[in-house]
Amino acid sequence: MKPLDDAFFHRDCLEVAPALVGKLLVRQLPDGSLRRVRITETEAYRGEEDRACHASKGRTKRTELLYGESGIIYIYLCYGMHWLMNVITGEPDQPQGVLFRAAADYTGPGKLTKYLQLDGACNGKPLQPETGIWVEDDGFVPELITKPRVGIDYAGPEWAAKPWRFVLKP
DNA sequence: TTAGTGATATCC
DNA sequence: GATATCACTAAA
Repeated sequence: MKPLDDAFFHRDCLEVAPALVGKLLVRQLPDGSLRRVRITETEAYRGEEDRACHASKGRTKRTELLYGESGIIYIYLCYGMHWLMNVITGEPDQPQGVLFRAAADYTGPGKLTKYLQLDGACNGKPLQPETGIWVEDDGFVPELITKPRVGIDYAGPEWAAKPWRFVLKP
């Protein structure tokens, strides 16, 4: 089993997001122990035209990462207490990414990062073993269901309704 | 349903 | 420097 390489993430987020569901998210904790969880839910955020994407309001210091190379982790502190983990996908200069929304029993993006002990220290680093967090493919082929994205009503009904949330069928 | 929390962006 | 906003969770 090998970590996913950059080519995996160097695709459109609408391809990467469903492809990540069912994969194993692996985290090496500071004490050296490993945690493996199967990814059960992701969401795609695609481009400046997607008003739910952080980069939709233009390129800033914070969203700069979204315009960068694919395979880079973008971690964002939301509501002052929850870290949400994204990975950058697609071509440079095209802001898009995939949000890791849930894995196995750890439903909810905030709980997921808490369990994996992720925080801003990983922001801007590659999703690779050298960073202490990566994704493996064990050959499991999941059944997926798609749903509208969550918590982005502010983006307007036409964007909130997009079926860009990918969930592992139970 | 509501409170809590802090980084970011945007406005003085 | 000040405020408004937010891809959430837990407690009720």
